[in-house]
Amino acid sequence: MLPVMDLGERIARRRATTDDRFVTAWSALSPAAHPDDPVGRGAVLERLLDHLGPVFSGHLPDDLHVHGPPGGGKSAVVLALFSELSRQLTGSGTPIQTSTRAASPSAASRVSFVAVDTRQAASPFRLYRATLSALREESVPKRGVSTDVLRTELADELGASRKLVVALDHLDEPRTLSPPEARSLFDAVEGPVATVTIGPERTDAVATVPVPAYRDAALTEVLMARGSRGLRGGLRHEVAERLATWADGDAADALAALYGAAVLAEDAGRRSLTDPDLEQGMAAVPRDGVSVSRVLTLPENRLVTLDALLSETTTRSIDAVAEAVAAKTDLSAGTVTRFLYELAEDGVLERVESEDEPGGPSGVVPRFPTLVYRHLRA
DNA sequence: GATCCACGGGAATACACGGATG
DNA sequence: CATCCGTGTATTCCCGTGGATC
Repeated sequence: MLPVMDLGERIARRRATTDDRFVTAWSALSPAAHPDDPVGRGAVLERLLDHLGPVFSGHLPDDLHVHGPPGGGKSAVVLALFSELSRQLTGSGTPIQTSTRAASPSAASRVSFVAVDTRQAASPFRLYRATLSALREESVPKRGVSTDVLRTELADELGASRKLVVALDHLDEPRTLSPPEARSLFDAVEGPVATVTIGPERTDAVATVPVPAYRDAALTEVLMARGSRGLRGGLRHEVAERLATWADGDAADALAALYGAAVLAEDAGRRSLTDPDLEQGMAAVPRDGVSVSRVLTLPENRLVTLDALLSETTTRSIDAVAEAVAAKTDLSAGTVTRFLYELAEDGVLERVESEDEPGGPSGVVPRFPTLVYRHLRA
């Protein structure tokens, strides 16, 4: 699935250099993709570096918790930092060029940086496996080995000569671990491990770094940067401002609206974003909804269910969708019904009272950016 | 044989409604 | 009029099974 999308992207990019398409790089606009160098989060970066200071002399930092509202760039800044630290400290020993910090790569090269998306690793087994896979060249078994064995193998991998700082992203979502649960799983590993947990809520259990929502001006800059990489001719400043204001500091929402507007413009063969494009792009992003990236990590059968829901424009009752999906797949209507209730419970869908039949089965509507979802699923 | 977990069915529970009862 | 069933359906929850891997 992923390689195919990647291939499509490459082809699109190649065509864009010969054609003169409006959208030159969908990935630059995607709310589900994080750029290598996050814009406008310099202060947060400094605080993270302050806390992680000990790694520059080969020591482990204390556990850390990074928290803030959705779309504030928590994941983006931590992932970018980890990938750079990993490159510099565990790689070929390139000295660190930071004005305020002295580097000693030889000692620090013993610290490994690993980031795990806990959406894909929501059980202890998966969490240990994902971490171990990142540390080791050879593949780690998916089955046939117990969680305990994996934990001791992880401890064996570490030890006096190797320390680990692990970032745990997307905690405290429906069906992911909580920060305390995640920390205790790594406390149980007999080896030098420090965690950097990422979640929406603050805590006083460990040191914290807050990531506040973007201010309008900063978010405008983010959008301008993305627009200039993704759109022919870039983005007009007033458009970026408008999106930023509308999104109220949530970069995921703003990018989803921009992406949706670009889909409409591109489909209509336009070379720029019109007002209606923007209006509809924003309208397709429910406020306080769920991000596309979260939706896209759901199991395939749930995605098939959502596809069917989106193609049912006339009737959106739970029963109608269940019937439609059951007909197209080998799932039973009862099972699909259960999926729909689950998705509503997790905030991916919103249950609405059906007008014609009060007290009957609920209707259900998406609570995620539908234009972006469709485009990324297609 | 051991292990994890996705899957799916279906049991268990909550709820709404309508009618009966005090 | 208020309250209490009884019934059927909407909704939630649980657990056994089987596939895949080691």
